[in-house]
Amino acid sequence: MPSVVTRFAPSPTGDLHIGGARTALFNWLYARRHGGKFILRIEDTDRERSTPAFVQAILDGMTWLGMRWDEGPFYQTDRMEIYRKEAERLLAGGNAYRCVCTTGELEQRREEMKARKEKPRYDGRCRNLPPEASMGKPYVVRFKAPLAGRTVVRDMLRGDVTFENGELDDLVILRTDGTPTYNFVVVVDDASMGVTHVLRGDDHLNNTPKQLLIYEALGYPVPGIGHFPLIHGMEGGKMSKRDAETSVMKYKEMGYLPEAIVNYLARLGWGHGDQEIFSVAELQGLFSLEHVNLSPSRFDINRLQNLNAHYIKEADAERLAALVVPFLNARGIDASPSPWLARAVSTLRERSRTLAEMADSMVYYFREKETDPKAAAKFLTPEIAPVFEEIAEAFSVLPEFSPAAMEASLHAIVEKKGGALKVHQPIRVALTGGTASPGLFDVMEILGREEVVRRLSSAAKRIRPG
RNA sequence: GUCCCCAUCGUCUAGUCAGGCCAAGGACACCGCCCUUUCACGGCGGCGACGCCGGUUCGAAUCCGGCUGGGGACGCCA
Repeated sequence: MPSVVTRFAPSPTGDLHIGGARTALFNWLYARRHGGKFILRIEDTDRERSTPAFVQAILDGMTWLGMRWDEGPFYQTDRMEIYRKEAERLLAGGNAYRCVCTTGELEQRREEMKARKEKPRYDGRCRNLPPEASMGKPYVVRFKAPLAGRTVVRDMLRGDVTFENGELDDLVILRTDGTPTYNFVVVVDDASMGVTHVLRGDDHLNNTPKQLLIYEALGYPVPGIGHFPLIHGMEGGKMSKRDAETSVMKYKEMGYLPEAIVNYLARLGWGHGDQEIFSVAELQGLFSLEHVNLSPSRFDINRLQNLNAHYIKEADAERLAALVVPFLNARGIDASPSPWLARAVSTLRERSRTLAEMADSMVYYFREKETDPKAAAKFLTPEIAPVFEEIAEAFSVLPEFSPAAMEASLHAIVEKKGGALKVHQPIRVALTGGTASPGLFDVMEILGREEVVRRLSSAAKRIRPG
C-alpha cells in the first residue's frame, strides 16, 4: 500500500482545461515525488452535461502531456450502487433526510435571502419531516449538517481554516432521480479508493468543511487536504476564454510542445529557487507542497512562448520535422517527414516560438511566395537585375553547390563590380519574398541549386521585363 | 450581501515558517548596445516591486493588528 495516493477527478463537461491540467500535474508530481499512486477518476454524475467525447478529450489531453495514471479511469456512473448504499447509511443513521422542496421553491427562497442580504442557503425546512411526508412525492436526500460548533479544515498549504457549522448548508447528496451529487461522491470515492491526499483548487475550499462532516458521518478516515490557488487570466479572475485559450489541446494545435506546457504549468504557483527550466524527471524529484504559492497566478502567454521557444531549440530536428508536418499541411503544403525537412526545420528552430510560426516561416522552402511590396521596392531595384542573372549563371556552373562555394562565387562577383555592391538582402528577397530569413546560404542549400537559379532568374525578369 | 482565501517589479517568482546575509535576487515582457548577410539566437546594460497605517523589536519584505485591494464560494454543476 503506497503511502501516498492522489487523484485527478475532472468532470467530462469540456476539454481538459489549463487549470485542470495544472491540478492534475500537481497531483501527479506529488504522487511521483513520494513514490505513490496517481488515480484518474471521471466525475460524470452530471448526466446532463457529461459526454463520452469530453471523456476522450480529457484522456487525450492527459496523454499528450505525458501524465500517466496508475489506476482508472474510474467512472462514477459505474459506481452508483456504492453511493446508494452509503446514502442509505446516512439516512439510517439520522445524518441525512428526505427533502420535498421543489427547485422552484428553493430558487425563490434563495432570491429572498439575497434580497435580505443573507448568505443564500437551504433553510432546513424538511430537516425534521416525518418519513411519511415524502411518500409519493419526488424528493432529494440532504445531508444533515450540525447547526452548532465549528469545523476546522487542516489545510496542508494554508494551515487551519475554521468554519462555523451554522454557515454550512444541508447539501443535496441524492437528486430526485436518485443520482448522487459531487460533495457526496467525492468523499465516498476518495475514501473507498484509498486517496491519502486531496489536492485541488482554491474554489473547493468552501466545500471542504461540508465534506469533512460527511467523512465523519460515514466513519471514514480524513485524508490530507490542500488547496492551491487558481490560475487567473491576465485581467484577473478565473481564467476564461476572454483572456487566453483555456483548452490544453488548443495549445497543441497552436504549435506548443507538451514539455513546454508542463514546465510552464509547474512554474505557475510553484517554484524551486531561481530555476526556470525543469524536465519532467526533475519535477518528479523536486515538487513539494511547501513551495506552492498561496496567491493566484496569472496565465502569461509570453512566458509560455519563451519556454516553448526553448524546447523547440532543444528538440531533435527529426521530431520537430514530424511535428511540423500537420502545420504545413494546414497551409496547403504537401509535406512529409524527411531528412531534407529535418534540415529545413534546423534552419528555423532558433527563430520560431511555436510550430505554427515555424510552418509560416517555412512556406518559401516549398513554393515561391509573393514578394512583400515594401521589400521589393527597397531591394529589387533595376540595377540588381543583371547581377541576379550573373549570379544565376555562376551558380549553375558551380562544381559543388555548397555554402562555401556559393559564398566564394558571390564574393567574386561583388569584387568584380567594385566591392561596394550590397547583394545579400536583394537575394534574400528574391528567394524568400521577404527581408527576414535564416542564413542566406542555408536557405540556398535547402532550396537547391535549380530552385535558387530559377528564382533569381525569375526575379530578374520581373524587375526588367524582356 | 454573507462566509472563506490571498497580497514582493506589468507578469512568473526567490527571500517570509527559524527577523539582521535584502539600499530586495532571478526569469518573461519591454527599451538600448554588442555580435551579424536580414530576422532570430547569444552576450551586456536599462526600466521596474516589498499595497497602506499602526504595533512588537536594537533591527521588519519577513512577526501581530487594522485598513485597502484582489480573488473564490454561496446549485437537484463539479
